[in-house]
Amino acid sequence: MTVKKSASQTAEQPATAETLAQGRDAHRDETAPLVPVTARGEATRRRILDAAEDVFGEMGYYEASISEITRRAGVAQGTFYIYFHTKREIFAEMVGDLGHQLRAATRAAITGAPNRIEVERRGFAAFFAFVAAHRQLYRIVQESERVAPEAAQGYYDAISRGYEQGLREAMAAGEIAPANAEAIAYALMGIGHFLALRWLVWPQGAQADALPDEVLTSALEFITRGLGGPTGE
Amino acid sequence: MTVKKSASQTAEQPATAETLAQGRDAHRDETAPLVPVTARGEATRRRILDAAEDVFGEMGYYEASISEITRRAGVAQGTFYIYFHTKREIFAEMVGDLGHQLRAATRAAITGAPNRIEVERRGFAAFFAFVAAHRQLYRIVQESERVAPEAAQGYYDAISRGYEQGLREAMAAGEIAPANAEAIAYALMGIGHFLALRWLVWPQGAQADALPDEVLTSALEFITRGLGGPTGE
DNA sequence: CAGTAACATGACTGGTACGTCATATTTTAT
DNA sequence: ATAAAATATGACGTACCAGTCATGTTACTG
Repeated sequence: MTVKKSASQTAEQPATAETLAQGRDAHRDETAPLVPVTARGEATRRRILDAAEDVFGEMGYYEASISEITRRAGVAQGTFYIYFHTKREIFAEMVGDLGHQLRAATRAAITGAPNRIEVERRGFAAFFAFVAAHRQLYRIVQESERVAPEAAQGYYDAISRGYEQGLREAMAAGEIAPANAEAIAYALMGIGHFLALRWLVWPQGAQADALPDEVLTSALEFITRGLGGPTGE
Repeated sequence: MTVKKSASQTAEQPATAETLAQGRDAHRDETAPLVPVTARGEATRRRILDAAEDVFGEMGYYEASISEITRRAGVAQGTFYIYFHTKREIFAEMVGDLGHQLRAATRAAITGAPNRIEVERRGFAAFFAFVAAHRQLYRIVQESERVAPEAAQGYYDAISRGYEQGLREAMAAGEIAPANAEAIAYALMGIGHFLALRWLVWPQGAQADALPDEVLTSALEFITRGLGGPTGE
């Protein structure tokens, strides 16, 4: 048969009115992910995912078509549905992957930072570098807000949680002023997001590979003051 | 004829290869806006715009259809194209309108504020109130980033410019620390955007009409410190 | 080497939607 | 009152696309 699916996929029955009625919502199962078993399958799935990143990044979710994705991947249309149930599913998976990569890159960048301010400095630098290197992909996260809200909120929540933990520890250690950690986490994410948008994503020409020094400096000074150094208050 | 268009709309010619070649990109003129002349026309255009706000807000740009818009507006499909060239055009116009309204509301809220910190406090409050009252519409701005980038950038740039001016004056007056005004403006916009997203837009239930006090307080303290009071530095 | 599971193909279906157009109605100008 | 402009109609043309399916091909297993 096909690749690993949910167990309840028995032999085919003729599509009577009854069997159609059983199909709850629409289409098919939409349950367990379609995982390849062979190395060949793995490779094909990978090629489709890579092609999808390009196509979604360039054209956006709705203007991208499965046929364009499979064309770039060098496979037939039907092959797509061996590895993904729907267009939306592959998109959500990409958002998850992206979040994973970004968090890994950030985590690697901040390990060993001597204090909270240095954590911010290195974390923001890593974030901006990541966005600059994946400019197209970053637009995918934005679009996911509409296309796959769960994926988008998962993305931001995962980042936020990591952030909050670090902030709470810094607060407990008296390194920064006490405050609602989630609020500060989202505020910092917002700063990063908008600076990246303005200076990395919007500029069309290839000229902007990084934030202008002045911008980065001003932002970091703002954040440093905002977090509040070790004050008596 | 139709409503006011560009001047170069003469009598119809048979569509020869030549005339088709003249049609540069695709479709029609796509130039001057389609402005109604009569009060009746004005009213119809308004009804279409209002319906479009609902439909785009609820379903998003791509899943919204012209037929759904005209249905809610109570007009025929063809009527739509009397007042708007394309689906994209009405969307962009809505983003422009929204920006206008938001800026007006904010401006009204901050007039008479005694100092820069109070400007921020009132400005953020007005912004959050606006988003809470137009939750659906706010998603339109987000989507415009992909659908009509010029409109999105116009929206943010207009806000930024107003922000920058106020910040520069406050810097000159020594009320806040000197810095790159545009960077600070976008940082503040990012903070507002993300807090609104997390506590006003995402919550499905009607429970959240405003930010939790603790969140708002933490954010404003962060901003206040970040801007830097009148320091000797 | 035969049998079977995994993988691959590409034509096809059903449905939807943007934008157009010939025609009809209402309003304004003379 | 009559002509012309402005506004309104709704069916239609054209196009595209997500997802399906019957039929092939590859590769592993015993």
